[in-house]
Amino acid sequence: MTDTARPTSRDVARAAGVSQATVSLVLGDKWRGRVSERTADTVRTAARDLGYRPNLAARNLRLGRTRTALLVVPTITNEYFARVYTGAARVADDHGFGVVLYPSPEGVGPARDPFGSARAALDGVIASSMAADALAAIGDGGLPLVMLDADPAAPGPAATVNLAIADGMRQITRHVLGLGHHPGDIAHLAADIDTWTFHERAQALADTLGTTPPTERSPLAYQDARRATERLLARPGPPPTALICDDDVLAVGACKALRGHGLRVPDDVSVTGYDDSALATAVEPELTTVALPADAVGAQGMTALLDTLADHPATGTELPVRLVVRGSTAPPRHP
Amino acid sequence: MTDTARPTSRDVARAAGVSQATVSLVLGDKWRGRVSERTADTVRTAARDLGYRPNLAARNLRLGRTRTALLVVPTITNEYFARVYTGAARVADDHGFGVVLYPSPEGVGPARDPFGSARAALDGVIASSMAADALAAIGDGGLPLVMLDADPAAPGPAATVNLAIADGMRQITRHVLGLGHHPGDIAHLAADIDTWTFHERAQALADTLGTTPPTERSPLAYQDARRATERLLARPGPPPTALICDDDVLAVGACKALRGHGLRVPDDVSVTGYDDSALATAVEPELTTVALPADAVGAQGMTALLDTLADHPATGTELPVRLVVRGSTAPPRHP
DNA sequence: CTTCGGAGGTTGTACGTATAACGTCGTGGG
DNA sequence: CCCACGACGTTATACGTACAACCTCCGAAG
Repeated sequence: MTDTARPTSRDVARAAGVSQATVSLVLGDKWRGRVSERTADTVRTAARDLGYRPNLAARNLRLGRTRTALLVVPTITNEYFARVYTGAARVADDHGFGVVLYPSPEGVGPARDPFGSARAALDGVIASSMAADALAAIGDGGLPLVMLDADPAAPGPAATVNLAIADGMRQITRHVLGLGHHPGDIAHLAADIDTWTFHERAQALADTLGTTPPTERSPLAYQDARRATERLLARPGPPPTALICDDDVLAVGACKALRGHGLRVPDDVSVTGYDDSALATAVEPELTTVALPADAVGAQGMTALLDTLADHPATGTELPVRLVVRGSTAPPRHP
Repeated sequence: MTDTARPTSRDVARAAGVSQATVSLVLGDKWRGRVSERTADTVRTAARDLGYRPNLAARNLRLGRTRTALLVVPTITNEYFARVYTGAARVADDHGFGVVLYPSPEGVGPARDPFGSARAALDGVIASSMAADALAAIGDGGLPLVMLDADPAAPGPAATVNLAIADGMRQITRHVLGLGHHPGDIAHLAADIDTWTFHERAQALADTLGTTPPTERSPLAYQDARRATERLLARPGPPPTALICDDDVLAVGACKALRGHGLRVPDDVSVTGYDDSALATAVEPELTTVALPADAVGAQGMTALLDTLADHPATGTELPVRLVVRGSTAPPRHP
């Protein structure tokens, strides 16, 4: 079980009857023309027999880099960030890098220092959806940094990868308008998260409508979204004919509330989501929403980090989003 | 930006006019009675001014442990595993540990060596839902190991944390029978994943019913589940009055297929899921399902690993699951 | 006046690895 | 016959840290 100790390269050397340096050369694939084929083979079998694994800590110390990046996300229990991770990990793996995940405990704005808490030694950091000032409070640790979905209004020295969030909101709003809904009959179910990406949504919506719609705010959970929708319906005057939501989760909660009031989706009220998460196609009717290329965000972020590490100047990128029309939107009944 | 180099503890020592050892003592909180309050303060401000951060690689090498655990999961784009991670990370954090995630690329059964690919230096490994032989193929790297949801039939030396999967299936089956459904009218929509946990489900279902139900297999995706359900409905004879599914995703797909055939849930057909994922409460009607304490699995796994590292003998644990009755099940129409 | 002890440090070393710099053969050309 | 040179390795060292062991005062006890 718990063997006395893990074998080191020196143990392998002893077993193979060579010096530690030779072991390092052979196992590091740098032995061509410096070690005979026969000796190399002896070393390799000795290593295998002993079950040798290089000590990563020692290697990292010697090399001065770890081929490891830290990905800071608000939470991993969320499809979007899970997919960002997947994209980043894929690119990293192709370049012999690893990705360590650090979900900042308090959602946006970390309670403690990820650079220390993620115990792994790091080469660079990718921070997703973090307020720039929160990151500043942490201190950058002197590490190369890439920011994902960062507030462009508070620019730092870091390379950035952003989504065309506002454009997505414009697309979906124009879609609803194109169906014949009147700007005055459209309401907004907003996330009550105080992040620029949600401010952008509201801004783009108002701009495209030409007016500021009736708005309720809700945390990202069904029950909350339900209550918020009910508050919206309790307002005086006729109910809206279309409800634009900041997130798929909100849209799902809204649909439940609407049905509870005898309103059918999309016959009486059209509903839209945002994110195109797995939920969007699970519910009935399936949600009209905006698809975000989450893994592309992660992949692009990792690429930018690798470029930075290779001393290529990494620049800012904006990735497009895509409107996905499904069954939750339809023309209004009385045009 | 990219400063010439990160400051080391020796740089701090120079700046504070003390030796490197003193810096290490002060910053390591081991200076009581060995360094004067005044000197300690000098060191701390010097460290802060220089923006000193200890080199984790060096520290890990020196200490011979990294306070880092590896969590191997089939995929992170899955609520269950994300929650396992969350639970493990919470416990780890309480003990000054970090958790590195390694999604084995090919789902179950890794294409390559996680011990190498996860670049971080490790103290131990927690492997979730991995076939024992797959892990054996990897080699255990001599690291302490805890297995989550591992096949109990192929026991290894590792500590285990398991869910009472079979019991959950028995509970949900008894619930359906209790509603008045006849054993002959119950069908099974199974996951076509060849893992013991799904074998257990089938076994427990058959045992509780007293007969082997009509079964279709499907990958864990809506569309596939739809098609599988249609195959089930296409069979000769009357349709089942209840459909027991191996997973919430399958249940959601099944509901869609049933509605497509003009069958109402739960009026015509009762449907059950498994996992109690976010989906379960998103769809209409909400799913009767089995709730799995995913974060408890992760937390217990990490606890077991910490115990193992502390040389306490870690043993096997089984965590209970809980039936959650919601709207997708009802008595049959013609009892 | 010695001696002892504790406060307040310092010196030295090891962790395991990668690699630069340095041997040591045998062989073939001059 | 000697020397240079390639083939094959080895020796030595540094990475940055933590801590054991050691040193040096200075005041008080004997």
